[in-house]
Amino acid sequence: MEPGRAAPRPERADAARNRTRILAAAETLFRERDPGSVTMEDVARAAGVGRATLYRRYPDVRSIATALLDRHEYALQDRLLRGAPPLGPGAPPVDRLAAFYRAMVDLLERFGYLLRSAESGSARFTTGAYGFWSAHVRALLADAGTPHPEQLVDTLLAPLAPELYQRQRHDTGLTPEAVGDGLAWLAHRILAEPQG
Amino acid sequence: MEPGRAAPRPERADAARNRTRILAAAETLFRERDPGSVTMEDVARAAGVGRATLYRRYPDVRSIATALLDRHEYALQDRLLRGAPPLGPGAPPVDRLAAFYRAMVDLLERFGYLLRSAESGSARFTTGAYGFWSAHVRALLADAGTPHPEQLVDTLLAPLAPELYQRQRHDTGLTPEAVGDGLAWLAHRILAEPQG
DNA sequence: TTGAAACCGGACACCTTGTCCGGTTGGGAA
DNA sequence: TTCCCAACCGGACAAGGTGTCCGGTTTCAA
Repeated sequence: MEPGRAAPRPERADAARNRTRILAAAETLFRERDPGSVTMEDVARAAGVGRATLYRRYPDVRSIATALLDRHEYALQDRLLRGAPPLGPGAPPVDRLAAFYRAMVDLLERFGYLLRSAESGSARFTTGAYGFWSAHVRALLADAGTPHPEQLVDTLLAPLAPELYQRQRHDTGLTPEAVGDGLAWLAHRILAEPQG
Repeated sequence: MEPGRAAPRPERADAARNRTRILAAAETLFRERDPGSVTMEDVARAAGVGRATLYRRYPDVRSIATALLDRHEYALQDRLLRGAPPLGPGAPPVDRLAAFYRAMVDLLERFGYLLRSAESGSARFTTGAYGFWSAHVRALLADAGTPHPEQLVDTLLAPLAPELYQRQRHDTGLTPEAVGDGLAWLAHRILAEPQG
């Protein structure tokens, strides 16, 4: 027994049922509408629960989208840490960076409607996921011997902003493959020998 | 005389006075507070005018910040078109891109509080200024013989997002010079020979 | 079966937005 | 200089979202 820490009581059945309802309703709303226009009241009404019930669990709309997004981001993080090369360890930094870019494009393509709600604007930097991506890219830069990695990390992650991807896909008319090709080309220009 | 087009009547004195008051009050508010938290009501109260008077001229807070920003952006655009190299025409694309990056960092440093209000999130892409910057970079890429310039334009402008610069300066702790150095290094890696 | 803790949701007060309308002011025409 | 209409001004209004409070209800373990 640990005296100082009480064992967390399992979630009550009604609470679990409401959590499921809320997440399912929110997922639908994010997918079918402009993610930025979804309000807490919308989610509560669609889920069939009161506003206070919603606020009990999630302080704002962003946190709901983050909850829906978490497992997808964790899956990619696991592949970066323990997966097969070139995404995982073992390949040259330049190839790992290109693979990372393509994997992020895939994430943006599949879950853009969640990312645009969870990580738009400055909020993007405050999520745990951003910290992971930046640590990963920083390690690749350092591994390749790039001077001043910390000057470049945020710059290299900037093109993965959800709003930007949305623009490239819809306004500029690029395909996911074209966006990935552009980023992979960038990775090669930056990390391929000779370094300067 | 042009029959079809009436001469625009000069602005009335009271309207001009209110316009000046509004812009001055808004400038102060943007500078001293979080630019994202400034509301139309705040500006109206600070300027000493009614809300409807404010809405008559500016449909939202963004447009006020844009009005305050315009002449600064025009000045830089003029230097890009007609100024001395390497910012203006005449220098190799790689040097022009590096100079453009440093000039934008200077703009972000001096008027970040306006840019964060006028061009945050997806709104950034809808301004006329973004169209100018992207046309400029696209021309530099094409001039340097880079393959598929349209795949790279938005990517290369992404690091100039106001939110990102704010993060680099305050969270990461970089100096304006360090940010500019990073971007200039990037420009050289991308446009310096040999192209691939 | 029972009781307390956890949960639920309607209601409330506050804030912001965007528009409407009657009163006021400015400046050219007579 | 006086007149008069157009342009301008700003208080008021309705709608909608946010975050919180509190009394009633449900769950689950003893």
